[in-house]
Amino acid sequence: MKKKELQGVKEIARRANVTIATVDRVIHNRAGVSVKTREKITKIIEELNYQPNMLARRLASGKIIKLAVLIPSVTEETEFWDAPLRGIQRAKTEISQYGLQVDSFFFDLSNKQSFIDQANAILESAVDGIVLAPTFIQEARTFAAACNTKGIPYVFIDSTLPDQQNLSYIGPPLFQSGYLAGKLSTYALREKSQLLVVNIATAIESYTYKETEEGFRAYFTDHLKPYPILRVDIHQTDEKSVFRNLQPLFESNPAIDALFVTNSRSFLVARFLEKMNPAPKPLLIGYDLVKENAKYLDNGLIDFLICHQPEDQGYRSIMTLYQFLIFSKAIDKEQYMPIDIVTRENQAFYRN
Amino acid sequence: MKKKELQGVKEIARRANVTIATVDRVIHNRAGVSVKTREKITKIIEELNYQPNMLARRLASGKIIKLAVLIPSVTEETEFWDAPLRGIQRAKTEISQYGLQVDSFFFDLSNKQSFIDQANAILESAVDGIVLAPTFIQEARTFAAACNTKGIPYVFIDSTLPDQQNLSYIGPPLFQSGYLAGKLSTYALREKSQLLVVNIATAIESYTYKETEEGFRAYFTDHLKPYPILRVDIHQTDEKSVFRNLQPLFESNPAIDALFVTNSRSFLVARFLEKMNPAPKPLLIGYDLVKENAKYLDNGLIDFLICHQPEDQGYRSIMTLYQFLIFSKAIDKEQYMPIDIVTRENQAFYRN
DNA sequence: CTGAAAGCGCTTACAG
DNA sequence: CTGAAAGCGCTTACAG
Repeated sequence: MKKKELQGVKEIARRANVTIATVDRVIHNRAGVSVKTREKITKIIEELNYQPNMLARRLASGKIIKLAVLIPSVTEETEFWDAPLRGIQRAKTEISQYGLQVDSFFFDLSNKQSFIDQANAILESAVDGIVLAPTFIQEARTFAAACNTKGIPYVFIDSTLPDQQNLSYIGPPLFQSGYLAGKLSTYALREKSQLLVVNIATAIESYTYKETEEGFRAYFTDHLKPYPILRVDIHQTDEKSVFRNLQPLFESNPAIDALFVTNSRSFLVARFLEKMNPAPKPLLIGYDLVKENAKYLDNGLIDFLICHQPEDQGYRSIMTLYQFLIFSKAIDKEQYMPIDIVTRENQAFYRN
Repeated sequence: MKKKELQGVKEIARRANVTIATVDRVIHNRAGVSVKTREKITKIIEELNYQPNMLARRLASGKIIKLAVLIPSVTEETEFWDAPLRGIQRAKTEISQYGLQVDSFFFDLSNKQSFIDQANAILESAVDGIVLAPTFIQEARTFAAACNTKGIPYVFIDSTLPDQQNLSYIGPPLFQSGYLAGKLSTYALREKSQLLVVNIATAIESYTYKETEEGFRAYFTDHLKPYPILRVDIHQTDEKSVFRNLQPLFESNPAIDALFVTNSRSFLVARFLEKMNPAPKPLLIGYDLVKENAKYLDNGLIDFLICHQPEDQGYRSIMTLYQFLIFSKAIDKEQYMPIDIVTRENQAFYRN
């Protein structure tokens, strides 16, 4: 005699004396429902505190969400990007069956035009969301503006730009990771020590390097340690250029006891140290557990690598867009990664 | 004319010339399928690299998986366990709509009987899987044996026991984290330094402490650094006992330049150092970013905390059982957490 | 403006 | 040992 209570839309439909099709129209705010019916159904939905079953929803709707990823291509020298790509791949595998499609576009870190071209390709392909490494400031701004116009949400990965309408930034807290590097370098300092900050990149003007170096310097300011901090900007990323720039520095500054390389190219500096005769042995801090860095961590030339779980950055970028697009979830505009310290002793267990 | 390819079980059924019911039987290894049919279907499943649609699966099956968690209760003094519990909670929220139920049972770390009682309560409640902190060796063994008999899978969290049939161990690589502590402590060492290992626990005989300390000592052996390493075992976890044990040690050994506390109770040691007059300032390394430790990290009395993402340990424990029970996934018997180094400078970004 | 029906990819009785 | 059918909670044409 007891009527078993129906679930979800069916129960709503029963109470409202309509069919589930009408209920569905109300739930999705679709046109074609009389005001009266709409009100009645809305009320019931509230009464029941109805929560849609997302499983059923995804299953029934054939809709596919298309995401695009625009990041640097992986080369031996920019191996870093292999990790985010793996994370993106993992996210893709996990949720592709829930109606997600991810297309990856790659640009050449030493070629702005390649960024522009790929960005345009994405804009033409009608996507629902974008993961973007905004390496080239102006070009990324232009691209972001285009996305704003089209109403396409985008998240920044690994580095960010100020004053943008990005849905989120997923990457390191730059200033603080530089700050930590400052602290770590103090373990090598003596009375008369000098420090050296090394920037190696074709796009050193990037906001990233400035922030990082400022953090590094702030540590010494905050702690009233007025060691001289030298700086060298190397605009070519080949071994020769690095050697050519570092050699004179080391010759005229024998008291450099700690080196901070502001990106993953610390292995280039390690190679330089290795070849010097006599080999100096300053404390060397770099970024990212790429293969070449791991090698020098192992043989002791690199002391610390600061890492930001790059695989997880990729994974989270995709997941963030997915949560936003499918579940309309509220998203934190800043999703800072932890600042991990990787040494020879713990690197085997690091989740890169 | 082109036949649209069917999805999933339907496509398999079509190719095998059977109905989806039979396909379902094979997928779930249910009895009542001829060897021939089973083989044919299995082959097709492999060919198609079939991945079941979990959405559909969960939607169609009303089944609920019941998991039980048996971990220490959270007190000010065992605050560590708050983090795994949060992770468990997060996993629960994420997948409860996919048919998961998690019940938590807590025991008192200073009361073996409470462990036994809760363990029995779990055994009586008919669960499908168990997350277990095997703090009390003998009692945990007995419980594990009972689970083996009943065929209930269980995973160890945070610490482990040798030679058990646990589905997995999710926790730190103890030896290596001690080893890293050895390395870190060298930053404070001078010519005549002494080191001190401090164990504070009611159950010091635990395998955990031995492993950790061995790792610590191994670092010095491996690197031919024959510093004297003192050791103190404090069997009471109250402040007074800690003070009473440490005081004479520091009075007779003024050259203790580095201290290694083998669990989360490093804040007790920091409190001791704080109150000494004159206050010594050795390098202090402990475990876990619990509130009291964070406080001493901040004011500089603790230098390094080694952490193992306790929140994630909880999350993974649940997810591991879920993957195993729902997807029949193969599970790694060892799931080592990374060995994280937390300092004052990076703690704000640590995912505890 | 509203409804009847098919279907998403599975699972679950039940029938034979 | 195998199949036919109903149903999980939704969405999507299509009909009226």
